[in-house]
Amino acid sequence: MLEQYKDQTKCLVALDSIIFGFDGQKLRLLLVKRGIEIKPGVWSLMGGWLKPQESLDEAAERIVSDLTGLQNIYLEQLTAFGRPNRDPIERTVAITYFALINVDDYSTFEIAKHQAAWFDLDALPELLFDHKEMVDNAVARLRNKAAFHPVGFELLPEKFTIPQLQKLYEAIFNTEFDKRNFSRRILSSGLLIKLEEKQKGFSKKGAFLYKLNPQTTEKAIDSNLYFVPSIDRMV
Amino acid sequence: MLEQYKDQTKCLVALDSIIFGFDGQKLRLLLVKRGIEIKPGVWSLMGGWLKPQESLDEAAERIVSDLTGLQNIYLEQLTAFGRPNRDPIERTVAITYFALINVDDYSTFEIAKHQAAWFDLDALPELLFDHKEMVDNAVARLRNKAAFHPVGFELLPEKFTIPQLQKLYEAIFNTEFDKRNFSRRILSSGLLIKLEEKQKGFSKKGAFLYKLNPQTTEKAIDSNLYFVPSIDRMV
DNA sequence: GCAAAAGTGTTAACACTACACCCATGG
DNA sequence: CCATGGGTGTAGTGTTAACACTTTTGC
Repeated sequence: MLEQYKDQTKCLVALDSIIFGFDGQKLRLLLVKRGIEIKPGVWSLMGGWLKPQESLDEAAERIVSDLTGLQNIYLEQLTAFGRPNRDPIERTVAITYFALINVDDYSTFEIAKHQAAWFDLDALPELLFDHKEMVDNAVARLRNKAAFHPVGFELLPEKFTIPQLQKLYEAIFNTEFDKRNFSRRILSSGLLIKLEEKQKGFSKKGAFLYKLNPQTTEKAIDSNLYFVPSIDRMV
Repeated sequence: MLEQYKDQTKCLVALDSIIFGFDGQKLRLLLVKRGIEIKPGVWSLMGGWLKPQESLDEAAERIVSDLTGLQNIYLEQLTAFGRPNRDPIERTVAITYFALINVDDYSTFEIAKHQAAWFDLDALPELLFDHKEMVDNAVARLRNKAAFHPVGFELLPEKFTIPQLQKLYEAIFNTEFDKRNFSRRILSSGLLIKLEEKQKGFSKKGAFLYKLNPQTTEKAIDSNLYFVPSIDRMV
């Protein structure tokens, strides 16, 4: 090995994912009871170790996939955490990922199998190590992202109504929007295609279903557009 | 050691900093000729290894500080890079940091001592490993950040003129702004304090100097405000 | 027939862009 | 006195927030 690579500290590398879901009313966070001997029974983010032949993204995907059974979910790298004793057992650098899934896609079977559970964001239990800090960081990122990019849709079913979407954005920003302004803003983005069907069962009148327009979505992903009214209230 | 920590891959952890400077006309990038035996003479970002008792931020600060002699510079964590063979010698996870310094603060003495040099962003030499990718990522981040946050000021001297600031923003976004609209936007943010003095020497008339208002700056750091006119052209 | 949610338009205030001329000074 | 860069104002346009009533239908 070359000189300057010798005697350098080596660390374990962990990938921890902050997995958001939406149940129709509130934003929720998926946590697991990891079998960490040092802190049995403490809730934790979904995490795992980097393996020799993986990239960071691949590892994060593998870990989330193993635990949820879901493929191709929205996953984005957030932040590296590396305080020397953040993990008291051994020096570990953790890289967080931010994931958005539709609550209904994640079966109760998988939940039980992995001792996982959904938590309200405002009623989180005590978390392992610095995981609370990671969650706060991810929430901030979600808000920033959702304000300018069409990202929240990952949390909804394929077909959704405008009121559902509004509820989601209200949950993300923990505020309320005027429905006339909200629907105008969303529809004028050109991202949604109105379907013939109506959602029945929830309201008496029923609401029209929409789906994402894949063409315009791709472009919009990389651009900065406002996706919420009253941006001032958001920040 | 506990069961689940055994036999996990350990990696070297590198901190690489993308250091931007501004020379009054163009955005520049500080590179060094690191004594990497495998690729002698190739330019590289300023980087170094994480040490046992440091946090990531501390390590990045130490490395930049050692190399530039500067303290308390603006430094922000960006992204972790971890492709398995990104460093062919040994598995290394690199975490990039983004730094902004005033070119004049960095003495030519330090530059010579460390075999460093400033490069125009549009005329970069070949870079080590995946450092080009890191730079592109940082440029994108700089634009995003500067569009909404009062961040570019770090690149200027403590007292600066509006035309200087405009030149900086034009360099960041690689475009031109109308000076009337630009100064209106900047001044209306309430971030600047106009000083009595004028900058002399550059123009015949001389331009008023401004400094940052520390009170309003602190608040503005965390909020989303537009700092450039014609935001559409930016994205 | 009424309760509950969906859907829809207008206005007034503000913010943005585009644009052109005068000012101060050094040489 | 003139060339160079600094500094300012306005009109027109577009965008935003605030606001209330009608529609549908299940019960």
